[in-house]
Amino acid sequence: MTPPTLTIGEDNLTERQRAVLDAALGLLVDGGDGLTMTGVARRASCSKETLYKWFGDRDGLLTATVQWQAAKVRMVPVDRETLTAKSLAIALEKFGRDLLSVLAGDISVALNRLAVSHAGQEKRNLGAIVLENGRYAMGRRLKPVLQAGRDAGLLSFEDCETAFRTFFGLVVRDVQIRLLLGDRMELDEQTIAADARRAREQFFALYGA
Amino acid sequence: MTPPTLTIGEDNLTERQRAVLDAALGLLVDGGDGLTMTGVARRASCSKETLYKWFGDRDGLLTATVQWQAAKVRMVPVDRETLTAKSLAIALEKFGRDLLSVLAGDISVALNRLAVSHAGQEKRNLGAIVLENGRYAMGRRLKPVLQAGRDAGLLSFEDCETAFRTFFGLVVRDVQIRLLLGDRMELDEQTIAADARRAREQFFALYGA
DNA sequence: ATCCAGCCGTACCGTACGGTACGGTTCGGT
DNA sequence: ACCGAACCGTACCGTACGGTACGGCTGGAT
Repeated sequence: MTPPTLTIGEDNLTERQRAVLDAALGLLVDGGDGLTMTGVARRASCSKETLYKWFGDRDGLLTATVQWQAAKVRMVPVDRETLTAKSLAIALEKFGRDLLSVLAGDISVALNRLAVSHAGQEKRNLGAIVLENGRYAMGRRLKPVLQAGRDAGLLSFEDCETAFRTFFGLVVRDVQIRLLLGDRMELDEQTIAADARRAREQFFALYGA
Repeated sequence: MTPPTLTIGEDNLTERQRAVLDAALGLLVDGGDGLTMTGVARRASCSKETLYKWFGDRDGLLTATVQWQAAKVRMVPVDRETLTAKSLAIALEKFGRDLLSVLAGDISVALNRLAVSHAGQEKRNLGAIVLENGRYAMGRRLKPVLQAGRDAGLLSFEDCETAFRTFFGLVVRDVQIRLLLGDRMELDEQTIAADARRAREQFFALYGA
């Protein structure tokens, strides 16, 4: 009877509900279509009535699914202890690798496709959620590192936001849009590591003090 | 009776057909939904039967619409005559401005959203078309300039593709994905010009000879 | 033992939309 | 003047899917 909770996290979800959301994620990954209420109910072996009771409507289910996935990929924050040129470089490069790995993953691609689709149809909440837990979460995670790097005299920039966006651009480049559009890119671990390394080198060339 | 032509361009389309495709584009821009066969027929004041006769099915109409828009935005190629450091910089900066302007436009956003949506559902042709006329067309357009810059001793890079992708990243950064996800960014001419200028400066810092 | 809440499975409804059929109209060719 | 092709408008059909209703099962509380 009660509408679904406003924010979905790891808590306020029962084990069964998480299983349902995982089913929705699975359904989403292999072919964005097929993600129907009936499909989710069948895949999760639950009834549609339960889905509506738990999540309100289809949008609620989708929202919960996105938030559930976001809750799962909480990245460990980069620690800014013992900051040297080398440790900063390592942190940046690892951040780049993590970012590319996540972005190139099936779930991220499928989720972003879903959110992009819905962003074009009034109900923009999915897009906002993905933005908040994707792009903006990345910024909040890396900016302290950049600040620390500047405080330690290792980096030089005026606007932290601009510096982050540049790093983002150097790392991601055309990868995400190409993947979203269905381009078959080979992005094995080797390539990702090389890309992150190049991005790190270029970023230091631009912002190194 | 005949299936729709394989490739749609400025020719092999009657004036009426272009008007119909423009109606579809307009419908697409203001709210991705509403782009139904009935909606297009109503907006274009034509019959659904005509739509099906001309374009085969809904996918054919969408494909034709995308190709029609692509045919309209043929960018003028950058001329590589009298290449100096200054003219190269101007060319790069103008390219960046054009790229950002197009990407931030309503039509581009709507079109990319449509293509991204369809890329997640087998029928990947729309994504491929947008990729071909978007990202890849940009590469084909800028690469000769980069090559000329290298030949003139103004730029230094090994892989032209990598250099282009870096420039792309420096220009676009997180703009496209944020727009696709519904982020309300203020991208006036001032901002675009500043972004292109910064990208050009950074690119020269990285690849200038 | 009884009861009740929660849930599964299935059937069902309404609507939206892709696709088809058809009558009526316009218009160029002969 | 006549004919046929192309096209408009509208009605229609089938299906897919969001959402609801309901009967039956299970498991824990009393």
